[in-house]
Amino acid sequence: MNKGITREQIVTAALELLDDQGMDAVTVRALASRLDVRPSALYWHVRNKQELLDEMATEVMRRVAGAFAAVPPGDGWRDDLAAYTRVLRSEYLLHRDGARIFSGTRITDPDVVRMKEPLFERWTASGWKPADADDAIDLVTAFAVGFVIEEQERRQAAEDDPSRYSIDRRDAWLGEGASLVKEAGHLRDDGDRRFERLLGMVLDGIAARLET
Amino acid sequence: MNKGITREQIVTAALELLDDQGMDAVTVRALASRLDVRPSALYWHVRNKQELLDEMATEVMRRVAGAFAAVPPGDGWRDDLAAYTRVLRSEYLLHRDGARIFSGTRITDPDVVRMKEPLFERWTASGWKPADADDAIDLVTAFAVGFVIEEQERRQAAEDDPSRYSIDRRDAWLGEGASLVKEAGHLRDDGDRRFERLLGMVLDGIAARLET
DNA sequence: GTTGACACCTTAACAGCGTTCAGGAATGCT
DNA sequence: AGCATTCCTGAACGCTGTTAAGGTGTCAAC
Repeated sequence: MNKGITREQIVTAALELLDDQGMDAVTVRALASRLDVRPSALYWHVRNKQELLDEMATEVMRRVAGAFAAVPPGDGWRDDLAAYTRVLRSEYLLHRDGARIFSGTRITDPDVVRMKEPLFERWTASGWKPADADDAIDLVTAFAVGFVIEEQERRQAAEDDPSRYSIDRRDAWLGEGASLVKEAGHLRDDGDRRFERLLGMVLDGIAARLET
Repeated sequence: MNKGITREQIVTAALELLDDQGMDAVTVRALASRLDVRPSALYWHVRNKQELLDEMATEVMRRVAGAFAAVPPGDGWRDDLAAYTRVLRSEYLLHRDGARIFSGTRITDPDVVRMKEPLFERWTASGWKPADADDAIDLVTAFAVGFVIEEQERRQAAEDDPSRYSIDRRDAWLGEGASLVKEAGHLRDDGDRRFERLLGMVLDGIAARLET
């Protein structure tokens, strides 16, 4: 007697649809069809599509909170903050254009915001000021968002037009003269390594600021 | 005899429309109406709407390149990189949801990519490896994008629902217990100061990595 | 056991969207 | 004068989010 559709089912189906076919495919009609229901039925559970999108973003952030909570406490603030940033990135990477779609604070669930509390706790326990903790979390969040946006955009472009992202085509497209930019392009490496390297720099910067 | 509409006029009008009324208002019909032309006329100049959006992004990045080129060389790499990041942020801030819309690499003009050449030049002139220069630019770009996305989202939310972003309402919404998160929220300061502070940390991190 | 309330869904329609296509009007070339 | 090219119009297509009115089933009260 599985009668009726729930709000959670809608959100879950919407996320699946996003992963399968991209953001443009997340339409009210396609969603209704996937749930074996007529489009207008969804409007009983959700005020409008924007509310659905907000709910999707909240769900993703809920998963971030869950995944982070499952990470065992590391050896000092640096480990914990790095773990948080990695969790954020990987959860964004799970969904197409995840960073662009789900970044920003359209959270509809207080619990999700409160997930930051343990981070703050470990932090101030180390004797740091709340303002510094806030800065640090904000900084790594901004970094993760910006990094993954670029990362996913690049991946998407490579899928759409593989030739465009070959080194030779890129060089030809750039034309004469930008030798240093070209060289840098040739050096571009794997996303994971690059992420870890830049994350290391960010954490160094935080450490430097907090030691003064 | 100003006969006919140009591609540039379309892009400019589209950016104006975006600033005036937001992204949802940038429709082919509204754009045509603003240019005193029937909708289908635009399709002679532009393949489709996505191409128009790409062109808009390219134009914004062109302005970033122009603004940065106008900045006099600073006292060392740190000044230059800071200037670049500031220019990026302020150009994003000029347009509604600018960071979310225009971030990523959908650039259609090689000149825009080549604008990074001067940055690379000053850099390697300081004796640094191209890979490090690339990392540094990538890092501050990611930071700027992530920071401004959050910044604009917050601003937008405050406009849509001013009460939501009052401290008291936020505390009530959060409920019991998240005392540290609340405290951090109370400390949240002006966007400019915050940006400069976090940017300082990022640059510190880059410096630390490059000195080893 | 009928009545009424409520939760949940359907059917049907609306305006607005991006896009296409056949054709008309002006312009410049030979 | 005739032809080709450039730029735009008019009308239509299928799709989108959204709403209004009405149906069906379930459960509680009398």
